[in-house]
Amino acid sequence: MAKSVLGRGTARARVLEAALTLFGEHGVSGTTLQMIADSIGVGKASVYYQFHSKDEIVAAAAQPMFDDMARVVTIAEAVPDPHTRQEICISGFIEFSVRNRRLAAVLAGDPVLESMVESREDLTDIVERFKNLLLGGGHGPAGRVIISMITNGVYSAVTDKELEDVSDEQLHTTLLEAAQQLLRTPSYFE
Amino acid sequence: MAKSVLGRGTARARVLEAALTLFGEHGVSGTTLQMIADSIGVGKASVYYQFHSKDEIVAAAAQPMFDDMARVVTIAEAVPDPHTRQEICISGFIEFSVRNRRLAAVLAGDPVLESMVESREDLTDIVERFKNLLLGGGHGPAGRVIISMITNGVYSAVTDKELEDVSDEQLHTTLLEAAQQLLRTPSYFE
DNA sequence: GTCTATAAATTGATAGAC
DNA sequence: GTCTATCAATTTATAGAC
Repeated sequence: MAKSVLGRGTARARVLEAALTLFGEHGVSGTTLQMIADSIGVGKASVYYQFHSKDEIVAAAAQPMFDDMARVVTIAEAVPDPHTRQEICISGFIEFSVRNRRLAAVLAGDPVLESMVESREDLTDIVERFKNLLLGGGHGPAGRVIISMITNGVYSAVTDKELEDVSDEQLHTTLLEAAQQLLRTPSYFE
Repeated sequence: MAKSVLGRGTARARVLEAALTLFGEHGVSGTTLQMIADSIGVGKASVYYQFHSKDEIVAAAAQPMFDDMARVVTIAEAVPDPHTRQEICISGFIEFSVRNRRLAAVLAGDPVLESMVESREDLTDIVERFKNLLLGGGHGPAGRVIISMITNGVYSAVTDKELEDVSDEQLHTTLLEAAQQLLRTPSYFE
């Protein structure tokens, strides 16, 4: 009765845990409530006892990543220099992507997640501010391509199944180094 | 009667055209036969007259990209030096990704496409050979991370909606330059 | 918190007329 | 090549018992 709503082992947490894994394997649209229920060994109705709809599960599963993103945005926006802001964003982005590799797999490009962001003001706001910070200042086409390559490259690398054996530390180090190397090349941003 | 089966404007081509757009917007699982039929203004049965199943549409829509990949693999495997092979692969990959930006959006990480590759020997074969060529020789963790970042970064950049206004030429140039810059850094591959 | 049963809508797919 | 009609299966979601 006094159990934490978010604590590990609660029915709610088990649903989110299972959903996250299945979303990563089959995408959100390709995952049914039945699959989630089956994977934790309960009936569909039990899943609906915890969440009133599939969308609610998606939202709850993705929330931690948006929280991380909001934290980074808050920190970065407190800094005046655009270039420093950009650096904070990139390194923060790599950090929370690596910290939550499985969740990143879902967020990285699932159309359902994109729709969710579009339909919710708070998420659109945070994502927009994050993107603006990433761009640093007004860059030309080359700079925008590089930023896209870095962010999407990071997103995809942390979720790459063939890199599951690579440690979080190794991933973090290599990705940050590569990102900084690209950002340090002035020809992209002149 | 003598019309080309693959020519532009045939019913078959219109289905593939519509499917590709919808797959890009909603993912494969998120796209229904009804949506495809509606978007070209016909009934579902008419779509089924051209393709016997949804999987067949997916396969036909994705085929051109695998053909391109097979071409690059054939060319690269004819070269003895692993590093040259790698260069050919990267530049070939960037070229056909840019050439078919909309299709790349579908192939880039849709779980249905991944399942299709796994279930078809010919596709698994070509993708495996491509990946091996990309790796060049046996690289360590850092090198594998960089390769993943490049390939996924390219894939995602060509499909980035915010880069739709960037020309194919600009995209190609910038992506190739960035990829080569990362590949030329020995510390990743020692 | 979980179950069985079921509703209501949608999905992939087929039959047969035009 | 396209249509209407229809099917069986599945999907999201709810009601009510334990």
